[in-house]
Amino acid sequence: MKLSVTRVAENRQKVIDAASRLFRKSGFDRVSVADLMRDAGLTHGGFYNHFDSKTALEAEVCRRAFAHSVAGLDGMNRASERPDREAGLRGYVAHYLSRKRRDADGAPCPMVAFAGDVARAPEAMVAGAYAEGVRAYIAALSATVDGDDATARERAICTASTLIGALTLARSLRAGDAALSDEILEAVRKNLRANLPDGTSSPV
Amino acid sequence: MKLSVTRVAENRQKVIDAASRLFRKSGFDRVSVADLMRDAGLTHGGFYNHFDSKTALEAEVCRRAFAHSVAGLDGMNRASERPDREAGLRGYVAHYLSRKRRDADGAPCPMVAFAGDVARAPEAMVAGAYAEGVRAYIAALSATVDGDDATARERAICTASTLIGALTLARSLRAGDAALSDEILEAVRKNLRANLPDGTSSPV
DNA sequence: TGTACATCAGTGAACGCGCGTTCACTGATGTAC
DNA sequence: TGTACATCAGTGAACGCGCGTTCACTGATGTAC
Repeated sequence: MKLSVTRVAENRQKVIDAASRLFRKSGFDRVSVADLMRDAGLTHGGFYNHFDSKTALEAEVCRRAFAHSVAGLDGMNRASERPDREAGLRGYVAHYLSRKRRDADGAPCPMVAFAGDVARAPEAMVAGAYAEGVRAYIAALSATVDGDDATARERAICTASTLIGALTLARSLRAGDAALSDEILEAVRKNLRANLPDGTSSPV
Repeated sequence: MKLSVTRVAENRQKVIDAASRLFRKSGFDRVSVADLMRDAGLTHGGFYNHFDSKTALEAEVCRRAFAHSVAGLDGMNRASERPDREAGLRGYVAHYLSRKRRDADGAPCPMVAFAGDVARAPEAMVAGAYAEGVRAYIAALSATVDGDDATARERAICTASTLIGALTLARSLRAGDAALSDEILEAVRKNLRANLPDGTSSPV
């Protein structure tokens, strides 16, 4: 049965939403096309009316995930004004490493969610969409950091690495050692706060 | 045909070695029992003479991988003496984030290799072996860091997070943006070096 | 020391199952007249 | 405005394939005598 164009667009979006949720939670390989179509309220056969392949959807999910993260960073950056431009960054660190975020069903950060799959999978399409996303993310994070362009970018890269490593570790330890997982979140939050000019202790 | 006990032990080791290589490279799910038995020079049917299940081998590979990493850290720690105990740590950072290491076929660090799989898979056996390994790794890294126990442990956790995040990112970008991958490695190496007392610039 | 035999790791066919993808079919939609 | 018809997203059975695991069988080993 032919559907109206708005209905078709809605269904496509439902599939992408379901895939975003499931891929973040279980990775690309452990989610089948049938799983995600069922989650979207459809049957598996129709999948190929919307996407060329499962790989194409993986790339699309990557793009959307990074777009969402970058939009959040941009909004934060617009909200915080000089002279305390890094207030936004301090809030971001606390938010990024919150227990609530670690305990979310799927990894909330596209790099934490997909880095492992992307490093190992041979699909150029996904690797390309992912790399494009990381580039945009680092550019957006650099804009929240003080200093000349090169310094800000370097600091952004280091902060991102620390955040991603800490969340990756904390999530991987949820099942096996919850106390250590908490300890990692807290230690890194504390350390990053200490190394960020915090407004209250900055020279007047 | 029955085999001598030494031959059986050799074969078991061959299977574990093959699995270590292949799991690090492609993750647990993308390596089949038949793949790894072939790589070990055997046929797939014999697998269950050595292991209860594929999951049991995954846990065993985790244990071996962490044991190897921790042994390296311990050796380094024994080699470097006060008053420059952190010389070992500086070398470790340079080594951990070297291009050669990033370009190795499989992830050389068990946390970079397995964190994603462990976070998502439901197998308690693997999660347990992994958590045990991370505990030992952080304890060993803490021993290379100056300061009282609590401070050293906190710094070890932060350094580990940064290293793991940077290597994870760099490996995930190899295919999609090699220049950015290099940039991340260099920025984090530089930043970590600057934040580690480096012996030459320490107060006399 | 020599012989008969139970043991058990290795082999490869076979098991049921779930995967990504294809396909003939359906029927509401949107267009042509 | 009303009618006939081409379109095409959704359905669910079916495709070939690879997976983890099982199993009957083989035959060198190590033991009992």
